[in-house]
Amino acid sequence: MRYPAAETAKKHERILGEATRLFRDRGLTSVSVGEVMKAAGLTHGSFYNHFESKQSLVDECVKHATVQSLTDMATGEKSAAGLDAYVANYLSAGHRDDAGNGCLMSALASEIGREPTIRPTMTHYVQSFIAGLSTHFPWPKKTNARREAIQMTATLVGAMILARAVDDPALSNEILDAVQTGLITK
Amino acid sequence: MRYPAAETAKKHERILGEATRLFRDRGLTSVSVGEVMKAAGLTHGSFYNHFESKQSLVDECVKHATVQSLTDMATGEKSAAGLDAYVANYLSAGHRDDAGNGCLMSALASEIGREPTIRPTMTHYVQSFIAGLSTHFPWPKKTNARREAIQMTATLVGAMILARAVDDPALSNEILDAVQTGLITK
DNA sequence: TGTACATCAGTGAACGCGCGTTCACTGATGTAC
DNA sequence: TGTACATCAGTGAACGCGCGTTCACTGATGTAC
Repeated sequence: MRYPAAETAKKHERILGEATRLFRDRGLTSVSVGEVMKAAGLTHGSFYNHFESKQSLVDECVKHATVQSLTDMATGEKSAAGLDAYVANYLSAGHRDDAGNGCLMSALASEIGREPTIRPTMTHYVQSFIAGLSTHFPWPKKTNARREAIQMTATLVGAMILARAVDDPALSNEILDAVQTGLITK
Repeated sequence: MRYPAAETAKKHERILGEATRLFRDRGLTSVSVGEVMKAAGLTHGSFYNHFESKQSLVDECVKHATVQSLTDMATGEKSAAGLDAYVANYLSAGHRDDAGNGCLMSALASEIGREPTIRPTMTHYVQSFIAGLSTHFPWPKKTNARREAIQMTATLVGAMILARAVDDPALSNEILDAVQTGLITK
């Protein structure tokens, strides 16, 4: 049956939100369309009333996460301390153990890199993240802010991926701590 | 029919080698057992004469790649220049464009982190890599070699994953260059 | 404002496909005597 | 050394399953008059 337009839009957002969370948490291939719809409180059949395909859903999720990531970054204080806080939060055990609500790059960059359709959107995500880091926070004048932002991005993403990949909690924490020590302003 | 034992062992190695290459290149889920066997010059049916399951094949691949990675590292010169060369090679366009023969962490860490069965073997890989880096190469005496090795590992892995994830060659090269600038000894 | 009808999101069965895995069969190899 | 037989890797058809996607149907919503 037909539903009020406002409710339909809400459901669309709910699907997008749940999908983004599930994909980041468990990966693109491990999460089925049916599972996403179930999480959004619907049955799988109506998925195609909202999205053209699973691929286009993933693409919209990346776009959704791009905005989310930038607004999240923008809430941080524009100071050296603000950058340190951002780094500490990124490298926290909380972020490691809650990939579903965390950074999309550390959760999905590998898998998305293999999907030609989504790489353009992913590229925009990475560009935005680097630009956000290098412009929102203060960097020592003599250094190249963009270059340092790129280095930091790579280190954050690599650390989180490795911390999640290993089974041993001690090693996982050691990775997070070691990298944080290297990244916070002395 | 039955085959000479030596040939069987050779085929086993061939399956393992092709599987490791294919998995690193295209990911665990995108590569089927049949494809691996075809690359090894066999049909899919005999796969189970060599391995218990696809999962156990993946596990053996990670073990195989661990040895490969350590011997590769060991061929490098035990000097600051040797470490720089190792880093430059890791962050090269060649490595980026040939994931099949490259580092397993940057290719599969995310996906393997979601497979509980393989995480222990992956943990051993990461431990070995960090230990290899911190013991094989010289680090400034006053610094903590292990901590620096961990930081470098995270940065290398993150940079390669991001360089592969983006579509734009200029950005991809910029990531590799920026990170290399930050990692080589001044 | 009331009525008749077109719209369209939701449902759940169904389809086609590729996957991991199993299985009956083959026939050269290795072994027991 | 020769012979008879058990072994076992390889083959390709087949199975079961879950997936992405399609489809006929439903019925309240929105719209045309």
